[in-house]
Amino acid sequence: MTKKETKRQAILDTAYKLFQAQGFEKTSMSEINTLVGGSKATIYSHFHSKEELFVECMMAATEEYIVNIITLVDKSGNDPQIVLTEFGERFLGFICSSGMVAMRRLLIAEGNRFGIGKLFFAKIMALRAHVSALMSRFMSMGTLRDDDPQLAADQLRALLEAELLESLLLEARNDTPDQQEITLAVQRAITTFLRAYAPVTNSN
Amino acid sequence: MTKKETKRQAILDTAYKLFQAQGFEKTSMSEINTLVGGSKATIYSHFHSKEELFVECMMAATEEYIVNIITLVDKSGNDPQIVLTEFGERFLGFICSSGMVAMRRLLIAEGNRFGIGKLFFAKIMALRAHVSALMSRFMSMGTLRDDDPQLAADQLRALLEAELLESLLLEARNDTPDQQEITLAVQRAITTFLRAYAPVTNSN
DNA sequence: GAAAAACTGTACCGATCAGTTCAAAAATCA
DNA sequence: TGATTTTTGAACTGATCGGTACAGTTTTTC
Repeated sequence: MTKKETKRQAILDTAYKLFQAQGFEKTSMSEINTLVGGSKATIYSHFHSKEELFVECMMAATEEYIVNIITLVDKSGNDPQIVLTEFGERFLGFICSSGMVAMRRLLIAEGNRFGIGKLFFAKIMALRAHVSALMSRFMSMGTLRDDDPQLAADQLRALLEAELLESLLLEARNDTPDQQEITLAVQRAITTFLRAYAPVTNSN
Repeated sequence: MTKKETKRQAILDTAYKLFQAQGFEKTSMSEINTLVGGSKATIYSHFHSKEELFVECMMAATEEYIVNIITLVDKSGNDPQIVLTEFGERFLGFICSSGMVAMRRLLIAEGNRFGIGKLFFAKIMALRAHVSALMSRFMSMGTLRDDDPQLAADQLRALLEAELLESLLLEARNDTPDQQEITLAVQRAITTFLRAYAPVTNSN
């Protein structure tokens, strides 16, 4: 990697950390410059404006977020209880991590800046397609009730987030949920989900 | 109402609209002053600082939000299907309205300013208690499965929000969902909820 | 109706910030 | 090595913003 690319990446990393911690307005280019070292002119030789730097930060972060979650959708296994619990724990642990919470807060706060929110939402839709496919497989196997797989994916996500996410987004708590808390929340979510999506027993 | 109180309220109303539309940083005191008329010194005679004005706006808005939703919890009726559908439609319609979406976005964006987020979350907990009480009643009547009523309340809310809220918060759509969209989303949410919380049939 | 309190308009202060300029120094490339 | 590109640091510009000062006017209060 050339020095130019290294520098560019260092600027992106530093800027992203600051944006995450303080938001767009409260982060100044001079502050970024101080932390990354070198000259402000150098930053402006890589990015034409503060907005452009911000957008590039968010694009990269969004991409990484989606890729990370998609790898969590492990389609092996036939028992929804096991597969979804496994997925749920990794998913909830990931989105409750302080970095990801900060990113979501940032996306909501600055969502209409350059259409960042729309972009992120489009990526979320791609992610939903993956979980939908998993649902679809369970449904055709008969291990889940035959229903709209996209709706099932949405509701699974909603149930997983039901207990923890809002308090984190509102900064109503300052610690990250520990593993036990996450495990319990996932259990309760999956239990409810499986009750709702249990295969219909043809008892007649 | 004295002129002083009228003025104070006019400042609060104007400021809240601007904060909602633009956030805290992008709204300037001079802009508020221009819209509300009069002198900037008058604003500062009512509120010592921009932060104090912001906090008072958010306190009032939070209070109104909670009061509004609590009135939606109509405890009459014995059929969960009917009562919860009725509640769900009014609840979802309310929180999907552009004003309420803007408020949530603002709360998430500026959540740690003066502890606004914590305050709002505390109010949300009070609201949850009301829905929990409703759940509790259904459970003791045997029209819902006997389970943790608080968890049921959380999961009902999550299911109601599952389809629409995220796209609105991210500004991935610019219109407010219409009545039909809300009705459908509520139907799907309540259907899933009732399947999960159906009373256990003692089939033996 | 007079004293007190509140309001108005405008100009101003100090600070911050995005972005620029420029000449010297360093890194890259041929 | 020599030419070229990039980086550096520091000072600077122009604009915005939160908040203040103040002198004159209006409104409230008793």
